[in-house]
Amino acid sequence: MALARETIVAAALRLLDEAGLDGVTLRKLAAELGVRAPALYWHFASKQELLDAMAAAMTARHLSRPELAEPGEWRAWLAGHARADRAMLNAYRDGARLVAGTRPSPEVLAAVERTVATLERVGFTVGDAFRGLSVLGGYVAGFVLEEQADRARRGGDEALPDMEAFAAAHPRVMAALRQSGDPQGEQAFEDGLQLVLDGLELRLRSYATREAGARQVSQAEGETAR
Amino acid sequence: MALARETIVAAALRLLDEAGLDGVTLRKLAAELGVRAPALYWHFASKQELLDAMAAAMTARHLSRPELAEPGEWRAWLAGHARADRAMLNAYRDGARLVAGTRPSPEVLAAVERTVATLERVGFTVGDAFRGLSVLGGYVAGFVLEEQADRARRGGDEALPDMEAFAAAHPRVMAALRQSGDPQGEQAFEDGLQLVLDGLELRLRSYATREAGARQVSQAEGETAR
DNA sequence: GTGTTAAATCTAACAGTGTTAAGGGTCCTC
DNA sequence: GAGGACCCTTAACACTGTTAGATTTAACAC
Repeated sequence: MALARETIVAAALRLLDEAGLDGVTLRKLAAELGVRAPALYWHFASKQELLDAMAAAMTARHLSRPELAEPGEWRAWLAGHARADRAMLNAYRDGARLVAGTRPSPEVLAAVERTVATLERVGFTVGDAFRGLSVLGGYVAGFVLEEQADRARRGGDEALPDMEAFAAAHPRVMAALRQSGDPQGEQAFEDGLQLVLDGLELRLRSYATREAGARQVSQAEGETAR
Repeated sequence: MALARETIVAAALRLLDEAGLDGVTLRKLAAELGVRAPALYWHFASKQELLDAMAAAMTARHLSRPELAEPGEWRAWLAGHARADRAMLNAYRDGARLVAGTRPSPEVLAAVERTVATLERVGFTVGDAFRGLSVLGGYVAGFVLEEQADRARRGGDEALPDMEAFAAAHPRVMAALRQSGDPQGEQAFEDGLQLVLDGLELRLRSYATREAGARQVSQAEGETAR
């Protein structure tokens, strides 16, 4: 019985969860499928193509998203998207690393298109909508990337730096950690998320007060970093 | 003449620029130093330790940052930091991927500590200062990561999807691209940067109007993603 | 049933990777 | 000169992704 592309991808995702991204090797995957490694090359031109397919399969399942009902609730709506994205990336071990390494699939692009259109309907500029989505996506990806890297480190034998000395040398960071808990926890994610949404909200509000060509609140001064 | 750690790191960074992160192999590096691969294991316990040292060397140089002179100019000051970070990550090919894979060095942590303290002096909460910095750092890292991945793809033989069909299927994304240009360009970076700063600014303003225990503007509704 | 053809997988191997083991030199110190 | 730290060597191990070429499996035509 010839094995199908999607059977391979499913097994690969199972293996990903067990062994991590570095543990996904063609030989192990082939063994799990009762086959030898080169057989996979009949179905995929390269390992990268397999990884792309895995990432596409991961994202595809989470792409059906609710429509925005009330325009006034765009914040909660976007926040829901962000949380769903985080959950999606966390659905598999090293999911963030996997997805980050591949370019967006057509389905993802279509989803972006729809979301941008919705945000425009709320009142955003195309530019702000797209940029906001990019920042939000980057935030979520970066957060989960760090989240999973940390998880991997804890799993390994890595010696964590002794807390005593750290607390003494970095009182302010320590205070921040006490305030919003585990830097990879729920609250930290939520705090950052709301921060980005705040940025978008300020944009939205500024449209009203800018009507007559006043300068955008966020216009840069044009100087470059030294 | 015995090989010094920093000589190795310098050569490794040179090699990184020439061959990319995947091209940094112990044998190639050793050859460039007129030595055999296992010799490197006398200086570094593992390749990961070498990579960490490379990342530390990259970041160390860019850590001397100007103090904030006028508290009112925190936006421009933070923006300067972000631009410097981007420049730093772009100083070497695959710089973002390299740095993203390592945990922050003590020097970086110290810099974070200082920056948080400065932002508190401006008026931010410890939590907001720290979270803002995290989001900003994540934004910059994510941006440059994408920037460099794109550069690598252009360098390769990757066939870019034909624009005609893309434009037809994604009119809103297309409009956004027309508005803020190359999604990996200067203006796109600046737009996202200002968006994050907007979020911080709204936080700062909200402190004043919140004095009597009013709910923070960005408090989440507590629902979780479905 | 047999012959033909395409699909799917095999074995064998290549060129490369990080890493370890065991052993030489080289230099300084006693 | 002997001992020992330092620095590097050769040889090899256990992997990796990937290719070439032979071989099996299944389907369909006659």
